[in-house]
Order: sequence, then C-alpha cells, then structure tokens
Amino acid sequence: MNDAAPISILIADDHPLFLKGLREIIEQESEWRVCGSAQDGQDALDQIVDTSPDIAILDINMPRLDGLAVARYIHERHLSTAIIILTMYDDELLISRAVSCGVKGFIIKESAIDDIIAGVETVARGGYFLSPRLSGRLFHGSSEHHILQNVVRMELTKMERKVIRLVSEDLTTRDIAEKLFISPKTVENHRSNICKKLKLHGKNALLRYVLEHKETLQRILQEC
Amino acid sequence: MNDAAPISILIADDHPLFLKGLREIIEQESEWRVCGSAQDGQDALDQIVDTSPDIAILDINMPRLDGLAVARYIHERHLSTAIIILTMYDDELLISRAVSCGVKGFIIKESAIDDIIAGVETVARGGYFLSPRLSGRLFHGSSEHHILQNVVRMELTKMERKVIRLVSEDLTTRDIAEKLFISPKTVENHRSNICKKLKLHGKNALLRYVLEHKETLQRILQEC
DNA sequence: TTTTTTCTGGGGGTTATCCCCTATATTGCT
DNA sequence: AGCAATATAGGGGATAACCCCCAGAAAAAA
Repeated sequence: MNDAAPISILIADDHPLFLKGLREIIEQESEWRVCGSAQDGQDALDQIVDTSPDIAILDINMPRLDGLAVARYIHERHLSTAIIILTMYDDELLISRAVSCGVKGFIIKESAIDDIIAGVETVARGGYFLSPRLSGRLFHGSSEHHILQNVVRMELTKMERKVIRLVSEDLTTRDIAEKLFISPKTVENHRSNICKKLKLHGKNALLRYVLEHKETLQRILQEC
Repeated sequence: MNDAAPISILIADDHPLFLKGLREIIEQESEWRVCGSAQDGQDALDQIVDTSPDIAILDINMPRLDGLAVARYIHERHLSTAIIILTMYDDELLISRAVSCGVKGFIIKESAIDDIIAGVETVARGGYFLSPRLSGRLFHGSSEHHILQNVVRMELTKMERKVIRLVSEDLTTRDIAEKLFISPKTVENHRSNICKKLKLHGKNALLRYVLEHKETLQRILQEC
C-alpha cells in the first residue's frame, strides 16, 4: 500500500446519508481517493466505464440499475474495476449470485467502520472479502435460500417456473391456464409436479410455500 | 435559531456508516452540536437521561432497545428531549405507533440530506416533521396497515382474532378446532365472519390475505 | 437415431375452503 | 328485564387445490 498513486474508489448508494458516511470513511485514509459518487446504478456504471476506478463500492438496492447488474456488466466485459457490494441484509442467495457476478467483496452495512475499511483494503490488495457476520453462515449447509436456488432454478423446468411464478402472483389454476394458453388440466399437472419436486404435501401447500417465499421467489424468477 | 447556545443532539444508529453520515451532516450546521452517539437503544436512553439533549435522533431498529421503546420511555416521563425517529421503510403502522409514543419527527433514511436537515430544524423549532414520501401516503385514506389495525383490532372479536392468528400459523380449520376445543364448524363460521369483515372473497382468500400480512398480523395479535 | 425429458391433455377422486342458511346459549349493556 | 352482540353448532352446496393414474406430441439429449 505504499504506491505513489492513491487508490481511486467510486461509491454509489441511493441513501445520501450512507454516501456521506462512506465518503468520510474513505477520505480518512490517505492512500484512498473518492473519484466519484452516484445515487443510482446507471450513473455508477457510466462513471466506472469513463474513469475506470480501482474499486467501486455499490449498494445492492439502487434505482435504474441495481448493484449486481452493474457488477455483471463489469465482469462480462473484463473491466479492471473491482466491485464491492454493500447490503443491508445477510442474504446468502445474494452472496452466491454476487460471486457469480464477479464481485470481490461483500460488506454488510451494519459492519463496524474498521471492518469496512479492512474489506476495502483486502479487495484493494486483490483479495476477496466477506463481512464476518456473513461468512459465518455461508458454510452452514442448506439455508432456505440455497434450497430455493437449487430447487427452483435447477430442478424445475421452464414451464414449471412460469407456473410457480404465476401462482405467487395470486393467480388461480384457471387464470394461469388462460394466461399461458394451455389447458387448466396441464397447469394442474405442472402444479402437481412442482409439489412433488418441492416435497410439498397437503391442501394449499404450494400456495403457502409460495406466499411464504414470495419476495425471494420473484427475485429468482425474474427471467420468466 | 440565533441562540447563543447550540442545539444539542444525540444520535443513535446501529449502523456505523449511518452514524458517521449523520454526524457529518449535523456538524456542518454551526448551531447544532452532536452531544453523544450510541449504537443501541439502551445506551442512547442512558445518555438521554444523563445529558438531556434537545433532540435525539434514533434509528428504529437497534439492539437491546428499539427506537420506539426509547421514545415511549422519554414520553412517559415527560423528559424534555424531542425524539426524531429514523427508519428505512415507510411503514404507516410504525408512524402511527411512533406518534403515540410522542415522537416529533419521522424521517425516512433515503431522504435527501436537505430534507433531513429540514426535519431536524423543524423539530428544533418545536414543530413536527414527516418525510415528504411518508406524509403523502399518510393522509391517503385507508392504507394497508390502517386496515389491519382498525379491522383486526377493532372489528374482529376475541375469538375471531384467535382464529385468524392460528390461520396465519398455517393451521387448518380442523387443527384450529382441536386447539380451541370447539367444533370445526364453529371455526368455519368464524372464518366466514372474518372474511366478511375483511371483505375477502374467493377460494383461499383468507389464507392469501393472512400470509401476505403475516408479520404485521402477528405483531398486532401478540396478545391473543 | 434412439432415448429421455418435458409439455401437453385427460379421468376420477379426496379434501379444505368459502358461502349461504338456521338456531341456541351466553355474555354484556342499557 | 330486555336487547344486541358474540360464541357455539350444524345443513348443504360450490369450487379450487391436491393427488393418483394414463398417454400422445414435442423437444432436448444421448
């Protein structure tokens, strides 16, 4: 960390308060420099492409383009900027998705300031960083979200994913049939197969399951 | 705001980053002074009792004691400190609860910095402040949470509340009947009456409704 | 090309929920 | 004491979801 040139860092968060706090923290370090800030993902991406900072610290929830979408873009085009993702929640599904988007660091916002600094430092040195609170649970076997990811993404077929998504949107079998231009009976078959694959038994089991994991499901099933 | 003595402000948030940002914003104003900061509610409360600041800005979600509990304590003992609550979400139920805890300001964290300053200023002058995004919807008639609060608490009878709570815990009519030592038919009647009062129609409407508002419901129905 | 999987339909059945009734006992309020 | 609301219980019916079976067509994989 004894380079002459300071490490350039772009920060992006739609919460002004957070942006302010983050900037203060970074500017306390003499070898770091905030080369830009953004309040939405698109602006952040444009600035990254323009100025190619060493590191970009992105909030995961931002207007126009979320942090992961920015990360995916950077990763696919092999740009040099290392991405650190900020999040409010320790959501394992997000972490695994982030890793596949080439994210180098994953920091939970409630971290102590020293932990945040340590994370940025690690990534600046070319390493990977996960907030302590996150990494603990990461290797803790099958979390709810892992089940969801594996089961919904891997085991379910395209049509089954479409159906389960529409179920989660409060549509009945008949509605789904109309929407997909297939017979209600076919939809029932799909429902039945979904229940088998997800090991759901009993009346309204699928409905309960789907409403219980509504947000997570709809996040996973965006592509359908 | 031309007093000689600066306005003393205590800030509390379990997110160090936020705390940092908040402190920076406040210290930019010459007539304001951060007289203390805390990362949990108990610490905040102790400091408020000790130093009686003019204003305390409290995050709603904090370890040990949440922001509303602190506000309630301050309010019940008629301490002079004015409370401003910070929150991530525009949850109307929280606002109404906060108002009954004597809270003077309610600021959503994603507000622009100027809005935050305006809010603190308003409360410092003895006024009440609600973030623009919040107040807009507050007077917008029947919000989801108002429906819940009014309908569930006021319109539903004791038994109906017990039943809807057990429905939200994934119990079937038969299970509920066994648990309450009444006939399944009675439970069905209660369900039916609940549906009428909540204006729910169609198959599984109650189940959908209840799962949709699970957390809110169980928060409201703690006493059952 | 052969094989497997998926998608598409259907028959027929059980059950839970919702919905419309009626009716009695109890509780609480005026 | 009388009235209203509530809790209890049931009859009977409609429908949606689940559950088992089967089978042909289409698509994907081997």
